[in-house]
Amino acid sequence: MNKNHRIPYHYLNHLEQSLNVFQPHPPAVTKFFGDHVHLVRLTRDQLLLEAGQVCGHYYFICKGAVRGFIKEGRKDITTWISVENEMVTSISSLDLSRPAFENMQAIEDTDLLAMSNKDLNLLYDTFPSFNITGRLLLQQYYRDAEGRAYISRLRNAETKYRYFLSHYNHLSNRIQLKYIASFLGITLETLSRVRRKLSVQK
Amino acid sequence: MNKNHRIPYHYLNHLEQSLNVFQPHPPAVTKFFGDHVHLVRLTRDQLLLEAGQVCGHYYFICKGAVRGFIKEGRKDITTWISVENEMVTSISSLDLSRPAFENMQAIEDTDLLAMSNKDLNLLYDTFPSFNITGRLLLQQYYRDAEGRAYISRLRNAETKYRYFLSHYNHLSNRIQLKYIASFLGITLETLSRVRRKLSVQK
DNA sequence: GCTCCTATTTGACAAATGTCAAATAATGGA
DNA sequence: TCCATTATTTGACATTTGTCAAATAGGAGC
Repeated sequence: MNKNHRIPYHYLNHLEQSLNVFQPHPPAVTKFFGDHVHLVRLTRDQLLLEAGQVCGHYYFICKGAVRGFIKEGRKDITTWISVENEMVTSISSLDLSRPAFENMQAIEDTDLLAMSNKDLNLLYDTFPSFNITGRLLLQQYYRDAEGRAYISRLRNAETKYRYFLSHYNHLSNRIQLKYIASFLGITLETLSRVRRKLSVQK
Repeated sequence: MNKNHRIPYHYLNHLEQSLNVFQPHPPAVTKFFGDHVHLVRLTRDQLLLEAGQVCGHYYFICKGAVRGFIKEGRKDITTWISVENEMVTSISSLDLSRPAFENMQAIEDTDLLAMSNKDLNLLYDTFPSFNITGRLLLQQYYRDAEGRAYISRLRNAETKYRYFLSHYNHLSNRIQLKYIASFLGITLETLSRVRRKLSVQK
């Protein structure tokens, strides 16, 4: 994991825009980000966080794709897949400073902006109105998590994949099938068979 | 759904205590709750929210038990089960005022304190520091949702039930097996067989 | 275009879970 | 206590998905 690169201006810009969706922020907040954020570069397959470690950071994906996954026996269960302009972290480990339950891994060469939880709390203290943004961001985070959980609760493999196609279409021709299968909670083989079935029907 | 009852004092008290876990609140906030909250009484099996409706409220369970569930074909999938001193709502429908995806149903005779989303926003505006509480509450909400999603991602019925026993033990001798099975994403019959297997082993 | 490596598909079969029907157990009134 | 109703368990069998092994397809580098 390489840190301490110069941060491309448009990366900060994209982060700012993503946050402004919730409410406008004063320039001082933007400056705060510029001062407290650092760039993390990952090559494909590299781990951003390993289960058992404490995840002390929030990450904003500037470029690339990252997945969260947990180990069940010797298998992976992918819990989420995120791409550029999305935020990722391990919520459960963040505020309790507990060891993370899940792993985070780049599945493409990826650039991230990172802010430590400590700095984030400083941000909340310095700019109380940022708590609103934090709250709204978490609310969105929650809704997204619900959508993912919905897939995992579906019983039928074809239904899962159809849902995936309609809600995550931007990933369907970008992410390897093994990750998609794992995200859907089915095997690669089952996914392959579902795909054939659907392509025949069309 | 009966409203407009006099609110027992200890109900408000329990709500206050639940919120004070996150940070202390000034008496004015407590008063705000007293003025803007109303009591909802449900008998067992009554629906608190039906999918398709807009869920305009946050609820605090004073007494009883409530579940969230979605329809998959003609079957139910229970997504959560909550009991007294827990908050429930349909996050996804709340802030977007979208129709709710899921249903909420009392599975025991239940008393709830309800606050409208409108009043909650007034609370946030009037007492900005309450945004911190809101943020922390959502964070906890999120962690809980992750834990539930974890169960649904496990592939093995016995593993699911063991996890349930260790993490939701307070529900295991209280909630009907049909709801537990539905919460675990397995059939009642499979749950029954898992239970027999575990009881024989002991 | 060829080669190597990886991704994806396919087939045969095993294992887990679901389905449907019925039996038994538990529970809450009269 | 007995009855009626509901909850839970059990059995036989169907269905879906997983497993393992192998074949094919696709891509990157030469």
